[in-house]
Amino acid sequence: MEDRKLAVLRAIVEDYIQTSEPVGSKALADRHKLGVSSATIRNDMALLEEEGLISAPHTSSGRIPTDAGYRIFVDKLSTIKPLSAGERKAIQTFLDQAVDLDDVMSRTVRLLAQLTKQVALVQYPSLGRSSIRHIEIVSAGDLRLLLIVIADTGRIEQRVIDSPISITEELLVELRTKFNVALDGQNFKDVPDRLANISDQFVPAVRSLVSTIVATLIESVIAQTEERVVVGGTSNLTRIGSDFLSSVGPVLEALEEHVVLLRLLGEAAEPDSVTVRIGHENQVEELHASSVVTVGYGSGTQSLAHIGVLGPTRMDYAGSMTAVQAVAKYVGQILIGK
Amino acid sequence: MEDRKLAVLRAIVEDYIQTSEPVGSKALADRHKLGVSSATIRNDMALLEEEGLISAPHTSSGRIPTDAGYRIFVDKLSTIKPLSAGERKAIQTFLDQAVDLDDVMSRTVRLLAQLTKQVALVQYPSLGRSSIRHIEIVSAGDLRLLLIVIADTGRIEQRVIDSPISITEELLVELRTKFNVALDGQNFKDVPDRLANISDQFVPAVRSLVSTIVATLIESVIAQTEERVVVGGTSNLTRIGSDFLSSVGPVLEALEEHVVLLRLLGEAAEPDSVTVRIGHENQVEELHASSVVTVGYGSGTQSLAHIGVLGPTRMDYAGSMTAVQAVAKYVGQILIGK
DNA sequence: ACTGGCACTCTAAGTTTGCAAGTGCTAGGA
DNA sequence: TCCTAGCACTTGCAAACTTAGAGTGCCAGT
Repeated sequence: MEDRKLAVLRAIVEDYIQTSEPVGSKALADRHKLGVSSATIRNDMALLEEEGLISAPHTSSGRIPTDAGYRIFVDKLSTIKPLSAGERKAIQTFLDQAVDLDDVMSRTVRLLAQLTKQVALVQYPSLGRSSIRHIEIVSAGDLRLLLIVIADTGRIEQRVIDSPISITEELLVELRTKFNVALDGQNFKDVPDRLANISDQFVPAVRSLVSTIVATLIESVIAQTEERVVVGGTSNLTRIGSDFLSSVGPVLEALEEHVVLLRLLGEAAEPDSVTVRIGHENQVEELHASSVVTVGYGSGTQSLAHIGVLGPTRMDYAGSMTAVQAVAKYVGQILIGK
Repeated sequence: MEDRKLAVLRAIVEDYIQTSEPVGSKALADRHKLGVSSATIRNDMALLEEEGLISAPHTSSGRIPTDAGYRIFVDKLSTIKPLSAGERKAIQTFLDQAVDLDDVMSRTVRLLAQLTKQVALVQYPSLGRSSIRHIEIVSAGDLRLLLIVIADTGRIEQRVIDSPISITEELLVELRTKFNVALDGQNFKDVPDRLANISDQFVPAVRSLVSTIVATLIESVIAQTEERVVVGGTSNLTRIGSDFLSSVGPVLEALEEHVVLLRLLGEAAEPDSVTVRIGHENQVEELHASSVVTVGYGSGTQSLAHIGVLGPTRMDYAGSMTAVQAVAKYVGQILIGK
């Protein structure tokens, strides 16, 4: 009995996802082999409604799942269908063609959007969890230099620094050498420690410049706010039933706010553990009718950053979850190689 | 008489832009001081319709401008209203806060979108028209290295290169030195010439590696296809009258195709000359109901790349043109500084 | 515990009708 | 010759009304 109730819920969710129209008892009895008549289903539906798992838009039309209903569906009822070997292969070859980090990110976002028919979100590898491959300091005029930090993920940050003193070629070489000795291979987290006493290695005349560089470096590391996120597949927002179409404006607005994007992606946990946030579970007002599926990517236990997809609460959770997870896995692998 | 006809056209366009509803003869007589009665205006409108500058959606409702009508309006009738000193100041201070090229581009696109209430398009400075500030070659494992090219605009390209031979620290230094001697300060266009004989400077054992690097460099330069474009303000597409809202899907799709974006931006001429493409003048099928305003940015006579806005044919052309031009000017100035 | 049947309730989709906006045309005036 | 005023006509849009169908809840029967 309890089992059948859940079977009814699953049937409702599946049908609603497919048709995006409220589903009634009779349609259920016809399309699914539940072995009972529509009247019985009606009783079960009444119970499900009491429990707050489904609701009726109007007194007399079919039922649609509530956020809580989707939650049960995702947690207990959705069956994960693994990708076919062909699909895996296709993902891999597409991502392998990327020539640099920007390309990996842009390919990933296109891939995810295409696989899930949803809006795709891809975050650049977080600096805080990477290590430094190399630091380069280049002249950009007499009193100006360019500081370039290359992370092991291939991510590059650059900053222009105005120097209080004139910069000679010898000074540049000295700066490069000493900063690289101090930082090459170091984890970003450890940068402040490593730089604590670097000033002492320089003659007093250049120390103000050195401390400017140190300050800029540390700010760049700390400035997690600057995490970059790429969004793609927004046109998928319009392919959906008209109810969601009316709210496409606010959603687009939300997607243009970095802060919102980061909050959406930010809470995900370690790799392999997919997070699903459904409707009102999203803190963001404008996304109360949307669901977000996210997962971390990266090597081993620690995730470098997160990727995910966003769509209407009525979305193909199983498909999205597997797609997101599979793509995350390959992105992680590729970034280690770069 | 001819003058009055154009005045009527201008009035129609202005009213339609404001209200986004077909405008009738009586409304025109009321809201504009044309000095004649609605009957006279009706006659003029009939003539304008014969010339194909306006058309009536239904037998009996006001007229709307055709693409040709907008064209006349833009070419002959729109008066350019310069930005206020305050606005100019605001643009400048906002862009001045940018810390690096990515930041400049993202700020520019947000700024344009906000100023024009339209979709903003911003192209990264073209490599083909920049020069090389510095080249960096970093080890990324025993048989792999990272090639980093820094342009004078602050744009950075990176490529991973698999080396046929093991890489020593001495070899790295030699590569760095010789490539920088050959290329520093050179225009990207001249790169192939400069590298033609560089192989001769190395001992035969490393020449295959050198030629790989050369090939990668040249491909990156030639690969104009890789021009990057940033899009923003897409939520503005939905704020517009419902007729345009129905076509927001195809427009979003078009905006996700790099090729389309580049074609939209690509044809613009030198800085200071704003290009307007109206409705069907856009080659792209999906954008036949949209107009694009573009302009080049950069120093002096040669433009580095283009920026622009995209909106419905019924858009504020004068405002968009001035905004685009002003922003382009400041972006050009800033990039020279970086 | 399930099913068939029935009365009831809504919404969505047509259909009708009235209205207002706008046009074209014609006759009269400057 | 050019403009204006007035009028008849067209037509889409919106509100009011109607109807059909889908779905529910409940009750009696198996």
